[in-house]
Amino acid sequence: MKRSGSFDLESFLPYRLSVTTNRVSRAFAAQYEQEFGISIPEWRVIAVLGAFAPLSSNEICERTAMDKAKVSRAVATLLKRGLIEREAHETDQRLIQLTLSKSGRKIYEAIIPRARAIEAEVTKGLSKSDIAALHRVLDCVGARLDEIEAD
Amino acid sequence: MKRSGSFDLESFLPYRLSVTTNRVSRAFAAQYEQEFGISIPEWRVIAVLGAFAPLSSNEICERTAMDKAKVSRAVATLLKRGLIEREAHETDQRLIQLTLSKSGRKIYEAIIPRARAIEAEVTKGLSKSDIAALHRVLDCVGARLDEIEAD
DNA sequence: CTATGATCGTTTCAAATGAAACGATTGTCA
DNA sequence: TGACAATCGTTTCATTTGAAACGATCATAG
Repeated sequence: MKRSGSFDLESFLPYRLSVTTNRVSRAFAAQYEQEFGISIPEWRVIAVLGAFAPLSSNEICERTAMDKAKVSRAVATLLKRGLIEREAHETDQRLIQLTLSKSGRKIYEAIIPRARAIEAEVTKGLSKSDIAALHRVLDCVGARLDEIEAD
Repeated sequence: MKRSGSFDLESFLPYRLSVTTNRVSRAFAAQYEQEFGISIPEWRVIAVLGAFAPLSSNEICERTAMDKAKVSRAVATLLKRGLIEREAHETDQRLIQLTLSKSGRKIYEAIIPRARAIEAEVTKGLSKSDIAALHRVLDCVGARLDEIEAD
């Protein structure tokens, strides 16, 4: 029995977003972990380094929207595995220039098609206009959140 | 400098989804925490109990898409705070019927308008058709995930 | 030059998380 | 009936998480 003004969590947008997104993330994490032995934070670092290296940890934070602790840990793991390389900044010793190593780039180039394939699989059956609408929604919601968070 | 076949994480759908959703969740969590002293898992339990009580823990798991450990902890906290009540099932002693207490319902009824307001704020500026498209996307992606997870 | 404050990245610490083990209850089948 | 499997909810354990403290480096102002 539903009461007056009742509230259906299952059609509540933030809830739906959260559930679906977490499922998507888990699907990706399973693939990355299984095929490459890499976590999502690590994969994100590789992804931005693959496209924009060299980057400092701070720049990776901005580009991946991860906090600096998470980035620091992912970077430490990737360094230990030899997938990325570090080099001190010439003039500012606080900064650390990070790049993909040879084996890191190999993984990067192997992962990209997999990532795109999973994305295609997950969005199979969606029209181009629906996907475009989704991007609009994300743009707009992101702008609202900028406002909300600025207080 | 982008390389050929380069990959832009920032326009990668699963990534965008994850970032935006986490921001939305944080915005909600801040409100719930600040105004009602309640976490997101706790709020979800209250939400489904407000609409569908009485429910067992297992039914709450299904309706909220949370694992049973998380539900168990949220239920324990809400019991301790007197916001929900438990009662043994008549014939199956393993099941526990959970309902909102009087004070729990009061919180439920106070939270609903707040939740709707935040949702409205976050989606402000979006057309009805964009929101409809978003729901379609979530439906479709959910169906794909059902397939993917079934293996 | 020195002092003060800002920035960068690491580490610490407590809380949250989920997989798995667990005890308790119920269902099934010989 | 009795043994065995299945289900429910709790608890344990190792891992992940993010906020805050921290040391190190740099910028700014006196």
